[in-house]
Amino acid sequence: MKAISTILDTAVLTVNGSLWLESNGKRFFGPGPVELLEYIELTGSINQAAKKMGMSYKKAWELVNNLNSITHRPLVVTTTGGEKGGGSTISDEARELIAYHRDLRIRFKKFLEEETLRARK
Amino acid sequence: MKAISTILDTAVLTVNGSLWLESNGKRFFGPGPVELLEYIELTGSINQAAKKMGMSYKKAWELVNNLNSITHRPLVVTTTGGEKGGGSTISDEARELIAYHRDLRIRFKKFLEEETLRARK
DNA sequence: TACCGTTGTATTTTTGAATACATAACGAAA
DNA sequence: TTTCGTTATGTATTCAAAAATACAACGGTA
Repeated sequence: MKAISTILDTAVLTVNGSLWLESNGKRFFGPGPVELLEYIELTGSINQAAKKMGMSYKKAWELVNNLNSITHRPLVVTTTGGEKGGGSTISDEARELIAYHRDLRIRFKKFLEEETLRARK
Repeated sequence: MKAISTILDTAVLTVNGSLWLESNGKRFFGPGPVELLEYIELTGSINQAAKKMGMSYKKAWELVNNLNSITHRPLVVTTTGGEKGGGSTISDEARELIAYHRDLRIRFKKFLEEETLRARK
């Protein structure tokens, strides 16, 4: 394979991409939701997690709701009212998904790095 | 790794993704442009290629212009006026990029299939 | 009962992107 | 010089996604 980088006007050529899980052909679990879950675990609140991500509460809530509607058991458990007004925690299944996604990302990163090398060679 | 598919409410779990080339961190060569180049080669015209793809001429032209602005030598060579009003052909470099992208897609497809198997296991 | 921060939901506003439309320029041929 | 289909470009319109705003409900605590 001839070097692709000779065709381009730059030395910085990169192969990049994105990855997600599909359930019945519908995208449902990419980098965004994962990060949101991690922040919910960290802060104990959808509201605060959304703020940390610079995302509106509405959008965060819709993400959570969508996730919960697809899995057998909820990934995010919410309580409303009470001492601190309520809050949210994530389930063991959510933690499994996060761990799986982290490993998946690592393998994907390796794939991309190999392809970038190949393209520059 | 525990089977992720046990968490979901469906038997059809798929790992999917998309891939592109970046030049100086800016995406510039994904599936869309490749298909457009192929149609331009086939029809000899940006206009007809756009029609085949159900894309407006304007958008197709902008894609072509963007591609040409990044590579050393044009990927698409256009002539205006003349007997048939003009037309476009693609360069050898474009053909190389198309071939490279085809092989890259094959390797990516294999990666996705392996990851899908792993997730379902 | 009044207060608090959060969840849950509806409505409106804004923004950006896609699309459609319109038109000039081109150059060979008749 | 008129005609032709294409390239090249600007502008207007439409549409959808995102963001902003507003507010009810909840349930502990003081």
